[in-house]
Amino acid sequence: METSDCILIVDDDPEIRRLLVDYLQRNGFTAVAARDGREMWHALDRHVVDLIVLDLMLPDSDGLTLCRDLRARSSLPMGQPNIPVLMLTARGEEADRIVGIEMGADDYLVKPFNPRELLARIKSILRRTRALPPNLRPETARCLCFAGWCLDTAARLLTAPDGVATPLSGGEYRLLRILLDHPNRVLNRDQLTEMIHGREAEAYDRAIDVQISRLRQRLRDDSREPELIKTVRGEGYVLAASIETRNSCV
Amino acid sequence: METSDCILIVDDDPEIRRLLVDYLQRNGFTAVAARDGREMWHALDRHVVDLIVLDLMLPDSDGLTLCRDLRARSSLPMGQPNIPVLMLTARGEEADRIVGIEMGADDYLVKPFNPRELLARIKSILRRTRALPPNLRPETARCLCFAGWCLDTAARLLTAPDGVATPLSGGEYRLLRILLDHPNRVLNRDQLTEMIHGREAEAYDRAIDVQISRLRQRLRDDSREPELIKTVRGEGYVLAASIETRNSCV
DNA sequence: GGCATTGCGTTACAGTGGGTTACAAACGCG
DNA sequence: CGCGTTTGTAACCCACTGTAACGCAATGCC
Repeated sequence: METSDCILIVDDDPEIRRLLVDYLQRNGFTAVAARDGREMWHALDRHVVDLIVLDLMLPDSDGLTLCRDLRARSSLPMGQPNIPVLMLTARGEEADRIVGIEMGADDYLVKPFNPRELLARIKSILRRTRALPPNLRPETARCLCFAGWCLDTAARLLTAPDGVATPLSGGEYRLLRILLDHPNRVLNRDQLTEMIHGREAEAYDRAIDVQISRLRQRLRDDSREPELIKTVRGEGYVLAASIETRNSCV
Repeated sequence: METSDCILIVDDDPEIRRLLVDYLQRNGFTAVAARDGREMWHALDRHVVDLIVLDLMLPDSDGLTLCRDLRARSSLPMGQPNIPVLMLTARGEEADRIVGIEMGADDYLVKPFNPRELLARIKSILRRTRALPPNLRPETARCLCFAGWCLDTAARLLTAPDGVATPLSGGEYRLLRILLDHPNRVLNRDQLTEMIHGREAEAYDRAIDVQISRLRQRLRDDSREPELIKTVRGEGYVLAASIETRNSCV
């Protein structure tokens, strides 16, 4: 079962909030609304948001500042995910559009707008964002699903495509977690030991290789599909899969 | 050594081409220009393009079609991912904008525009694309078929005309992939080593010859047809075949 | 044609890197 | 303390790839 993308609407106009939430829900999205910056942060704490539609003019602070703060936080390692932002505004001057995009918004739409265009732009942004690392917040117990497998981050259980769940050791869990947080990116041994143990890798340090081997055994399906964890000779390892986050395992 | 992003401008107006190439180069980009669709494909054959600025109205075919074709066959050098497209047009009607974005364009700008806004949008798109997995697109499992053979680019399996599939080593795969991406074109050793290893070929460097030999053994059919990979004495190698892309092997 | 030169195909070989296993040390827990 | 679990080290083996060497084919020169 596919969970729908969650869009957070941040606008002080109740009419627009209602309209957009309604329209997005009718088009298969999950929609959440917030009135101002404070409510936005609150909503981000409680929902796994895939995209933010952000009004430029807000009661407590303006959208540009919020957008910049979002970007600033997402640069932290274990912080919020890099949530795409679609800026929404009544002002149509060119200067604003440029500032908006330079400030980190991913797109810009001027009121009044056609909801269909908003939808098209949201889809366009999500299409690109889909494969981004999920970088989840540690306090939210969620499941990371990939290629039929599912990692329960709270219970540290790995569920196979056939539904059998096995517990992971601490090292296995940390390694898999790192790989899932950087899907489709080649991570070398130094990076991996650094991220897992917080120490430098020594010369001829092959601890990671062994951990990878053990993790691969856990991820071994009976079908002879290619390994999920691929080796890039002389470089490191990649987890080749698209990740999907859910609130519960299948 | 940081190489700058390469932007390909596709527009039939020489004035705009000159202006944009100039402006982008002054802002740290590499810029290439093409007059129409034919030149665009040609340019894509020779440059590693990071983003395309595409005019909607072109002499030989319209931008929407090109955009769709780009999405359909992203069989560009070494599995280049979907190249982001910024659509450019004189028409400003809303319907066009929606169609453009739904057709796969990543953004849309209406002439006349401020070059600074174009720059901001280009940077915005690239920022987003940068975060995407650069090496692999896990979701697109495609097959390159030629002369009865079929290369599964996801599994790196080479299927013979009789249906027998064999795995390729990394080097063999990369080499074959390069040849398939430039069919019927003579590639010399320097180009091949550059494309495969990203390094300069040394004097008396015959690594490529050996790789070609190994690849030929894999491509050896029992029938005594002429080699698929032909040698051009003093020049290099060509793969003489017409390529067909499919979503699954035969 | 005869011969030298050059370019290429092929094979053998060795260096390197990675997968895997065994074992021992470290850890955790009652 | 005793036991099971986890994890790092070492060892062995195999896959991959570049180098070198040999031989053949094509080319050029006389």
